[in-house]
Amino acid sequence: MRPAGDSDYTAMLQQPELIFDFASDHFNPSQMWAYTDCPAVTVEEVPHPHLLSYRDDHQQLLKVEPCESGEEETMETLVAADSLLTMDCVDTLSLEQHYSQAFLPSLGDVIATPVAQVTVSAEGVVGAVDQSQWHSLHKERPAAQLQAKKRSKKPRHQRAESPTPDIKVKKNKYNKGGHTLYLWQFLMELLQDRQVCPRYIKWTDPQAGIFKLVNSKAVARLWGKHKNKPDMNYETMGRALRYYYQRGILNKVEGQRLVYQFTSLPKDMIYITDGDGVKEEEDDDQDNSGNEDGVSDDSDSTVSSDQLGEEEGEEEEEEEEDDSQPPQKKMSLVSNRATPTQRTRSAPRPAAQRETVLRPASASLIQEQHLPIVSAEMLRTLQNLQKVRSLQPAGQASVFKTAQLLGSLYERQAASECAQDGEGGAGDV
DNA sequence: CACAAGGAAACGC
DNA sequence: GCGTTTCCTTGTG
Repeated sequence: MRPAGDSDYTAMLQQPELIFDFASDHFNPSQMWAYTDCPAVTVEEVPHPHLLSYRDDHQQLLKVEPCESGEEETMETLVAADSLLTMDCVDTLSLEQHYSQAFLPSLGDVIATPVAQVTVSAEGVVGAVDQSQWHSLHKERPAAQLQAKKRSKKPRHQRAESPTPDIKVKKNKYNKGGHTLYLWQFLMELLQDRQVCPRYIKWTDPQAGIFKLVNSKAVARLWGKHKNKPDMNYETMGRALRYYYQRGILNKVEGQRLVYQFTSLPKDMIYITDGDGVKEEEDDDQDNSGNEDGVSDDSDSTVSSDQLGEEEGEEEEEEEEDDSQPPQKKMSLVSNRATPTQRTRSAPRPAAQRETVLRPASASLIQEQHLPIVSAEMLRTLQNLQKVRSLQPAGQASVFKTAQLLGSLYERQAASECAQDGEGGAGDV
């Protein structure tokens, strides 16, 4: 319950495993689900070294619990983080300032597991919910395989420095410690900000984590501002987004332009829907001299929606867009959260309300190649890897890669078994 | 033409 | 080394 100083918070961010807390009584095995028609495998993901999982005879996950000390510390941290996150944020800050804050931990050790649902109580901060609340649905190539494709170098010219010095990204106490907001975090922030959602980016299927870059150029420009890359465009940002496929952070929604899917979402995501009078905007291309979106550099000006959209063309075009996501379009909200369409940044919600909400994607929408199938066996392997990781804190990335590799191996095996006889049990890996 | 996938290399932290 | 950024090739609608 103590307030956290900068250093406290920075330290906390560097130790994502401290940022959340599992409460076993929130776990509901009946919510588990899996994505495959293949004999299946329901597995859980327990990527935390201080967690214990309980299974039944069929290896079904029954319960996840903290298994050792540190709970107190965790709670303290959570409270501190929560208050930090909710204290003064956005309403009084410019978008630019707001999006230069970094309050999400790295997704460094997302594990490529199939997705069973693990409901946890992560009394965390928006986004500070840990990796353990994320489930990647993608199927992917092992990193090694990707690496194997390297070609020979070709000479390249020196890149020019980016011009346009007039865009400033304000650093604040959250990122002066070197912690930066990743692109996927940035997008999540945008999706929770009524100034840009649904105007420039919007949910098309919040339950599945599917969103659309309604105005890809504007989103890219915002990202460029955040990163102080005035030359940022959708092409470049899109490349970064595509890297997320491999890492299991995003999927592409097939056949729909500018539509992506988060493989998982923090449970206390705030879903802004577009029933609130804010119109979404198609890409326009007015270049507003570096101050697009009305994002001002004034440190304490409030940016209104009007400002945001001024040069973006103010005509209504709500229905003209290819809204291929049908019925859910104006859906209110997914769960018992705060009022839809209203972002209440200044009012911290009780931590207890935060629950993991893992949404089975509408499988048909998602490119199959990103859907994982992993056995319980593999999960146990992953858990072992997690234990190793706990002994070897610097090994997160390698654990992730190993998990990816295992996932890929298993998938191939399962796929071939399914193809051969349709019977294929979850074989040993 | 915009979007998309992904290789390759550079860059900044 | 990671997470991009930049540039590029190729492909689609």
